[in-house]
Amino acid sequence: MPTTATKKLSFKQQQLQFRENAILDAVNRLLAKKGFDLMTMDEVAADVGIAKASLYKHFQSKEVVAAASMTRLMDEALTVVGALAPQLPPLDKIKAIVRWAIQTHLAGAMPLLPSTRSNIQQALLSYPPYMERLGTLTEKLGEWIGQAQEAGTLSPSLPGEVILYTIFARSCDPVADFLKMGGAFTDADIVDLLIHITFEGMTGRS
Amino acid sequence: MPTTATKKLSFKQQQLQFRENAILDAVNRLLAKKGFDLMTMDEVAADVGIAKASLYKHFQSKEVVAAASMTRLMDEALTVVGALAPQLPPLDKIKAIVRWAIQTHLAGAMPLLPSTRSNIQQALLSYPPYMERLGTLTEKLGEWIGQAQEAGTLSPSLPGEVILYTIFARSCDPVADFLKMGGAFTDADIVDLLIHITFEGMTGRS
DNA sequence: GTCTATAAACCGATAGAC
DNA sequence: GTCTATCGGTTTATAGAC
Repeated sequence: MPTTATKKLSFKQQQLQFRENAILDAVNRLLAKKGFDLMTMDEVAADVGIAKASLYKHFQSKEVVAAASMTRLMDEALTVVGALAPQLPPLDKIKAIVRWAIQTHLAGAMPLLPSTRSNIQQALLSYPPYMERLGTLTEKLGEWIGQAQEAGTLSPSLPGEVILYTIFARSCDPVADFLKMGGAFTDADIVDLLIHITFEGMTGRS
Repeated sequence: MPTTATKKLSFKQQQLQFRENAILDAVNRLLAKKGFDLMTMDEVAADVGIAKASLYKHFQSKEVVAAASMTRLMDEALTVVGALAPQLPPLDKIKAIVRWAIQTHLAGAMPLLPSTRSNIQQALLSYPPYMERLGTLTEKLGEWIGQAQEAGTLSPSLPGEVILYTIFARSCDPVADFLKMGGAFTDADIVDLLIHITFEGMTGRS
């Protein structure tokens, strides 16, 4: 019965995938809560409910498991990008992505992508799956930025890089954390406020 | 000769002050470069050129020496605030402070003040000298924000807290680091770009 | 693959001589 | 106050039994 054998193997692989997904869930949440340097593998193991040694059977190192978590997040971002209506104006596409990122951040599931001061950045550079997805996302965003600048909905006088970096940076803006800690606003309020500040600024021209 | 004795004591205290200032310089730079958690006391000692044990004769702990460094930075900020021409419009005063903060950041002397994910935040809360200066600065900024909103130069529809937090957050904006790493802009260019994005946003209305 | 137990390295803080 | 040397605790990663 090759069929049964194949099914059993497939089932085992499914279980493996499920377990690794649970690990990445924990890593993702801990990365968002404490950052890479303060996250310990003991915490991850305890959170998943397995022994630390078992963790290392699935992922080589702390760097690799963090990079894998970030890669999965990038895939989610690309899924959001792919789900956008093609006829939507480029500025609205960009706003939708930033909106998704801030919502993810507020939900406690956004690892600190742009942080020059973390040891994880170097590891990400040498993790091709992540870099590939980052490249795809950057390319797509750059395209929309150019289109929005041509249409005049984004300032043509601003260098594209500045806009691109700002989009990424707002995904981890500590302002969201401060406002959430204050407790005076709902998550939806905070998202709207940050979107407004990011694109319209703070001057009183509205 | 009480005068001579007093002078000698004063000289010794001056030397002490000088040494402690050198320590705070190193801490300040390392905090800006690596953040609190990645900074080690061995590095600080090596950077100052003294033994680690000597470091602990001047400051009780890693937390305290970091808090002292941040307090000194707050004093510098308050000096900048005090040096502003009183007749300057409130929005210009606010911009001047943000400008100073970004310049300090680019010079590698801005520790990561607003970071929910660092162990230093809790230590700062229980370090009265820092909290006092933070309160003074916050009060002054809040005053200017209210005035600017009344004058219509800052959007009256934005909650004051949002503007306040944004001002603090832009002092550590990773966008500045990214642009500096890119090498395509001078520090002065980066400051102007960030000031523009912070206050005018990215939409093409200028 | 999962576990317990442990190795190896690092870091904050201190002891004790000078 | 400054130094060398070291303690105590934590963390990453692995060994070896099952």
